[in-house]
Amino acid sequence: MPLPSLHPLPRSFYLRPTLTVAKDLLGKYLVRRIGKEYLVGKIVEVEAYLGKRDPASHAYRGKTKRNEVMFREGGHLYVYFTYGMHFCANVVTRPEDTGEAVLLRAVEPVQGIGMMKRLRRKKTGRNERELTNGPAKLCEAFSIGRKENGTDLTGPEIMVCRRRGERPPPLARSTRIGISVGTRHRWRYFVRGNGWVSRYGVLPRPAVTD
DNA sequence: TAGTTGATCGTCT
DNA sequence: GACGATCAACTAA
Repeated sequence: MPLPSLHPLPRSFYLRPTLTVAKDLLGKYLVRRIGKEYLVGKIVEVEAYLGKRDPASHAYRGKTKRNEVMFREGGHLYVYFTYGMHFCANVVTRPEDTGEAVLLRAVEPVQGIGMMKRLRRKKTGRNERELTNGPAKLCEAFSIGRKENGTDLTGPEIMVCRRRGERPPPLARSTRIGISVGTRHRWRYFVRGNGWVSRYGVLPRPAVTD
């Protein structure tokens, strides 16, 4: 393990209601093994996508070849390719055939920052906040792409871990980003005041309604 | 700092 | 054939 205090979350963590899993993912650690090295980032921003009842979800129109992983048992990684050049990573939730998931939107780098910078090449400039403060950025920094689609998050290649003895962080919520439907739901959660959140500084975007 | 735009291609209509 | 759960470079002020 990268840090002795980090322990992978059990399958049961992911099988719970999706909004509960989304909130509980904040403050947990995304851990990626690359050979003998580990990349670690604290999860600070997520969005929930609620399957067939959510028009913004890839699973809204049912299972396809693309979103097949979304319908697996909770605790798998759903990676999709978008805008012709970017990958985004989701944590699948609930039992098999539900089609719900949580998009990882931002992490705070904790370990392996040098490798993250190399993976992101020169695109971050001198601003370290650009390293992992967006869903496609963190995938690039953690070397997550097509091959990682369907990975089991209970380990050992890619895991979500808790840190023993750590308290949950203060949360905030807002509407989701980058969608054109389902915009009335505040299903984006982030760590209040954390500087690694992708947008709107430390403040929530003005929400319309629940 | 805010707003605009080009890049680039798999997926679904 | 249109369009994305995005990003980075650019412009204007």
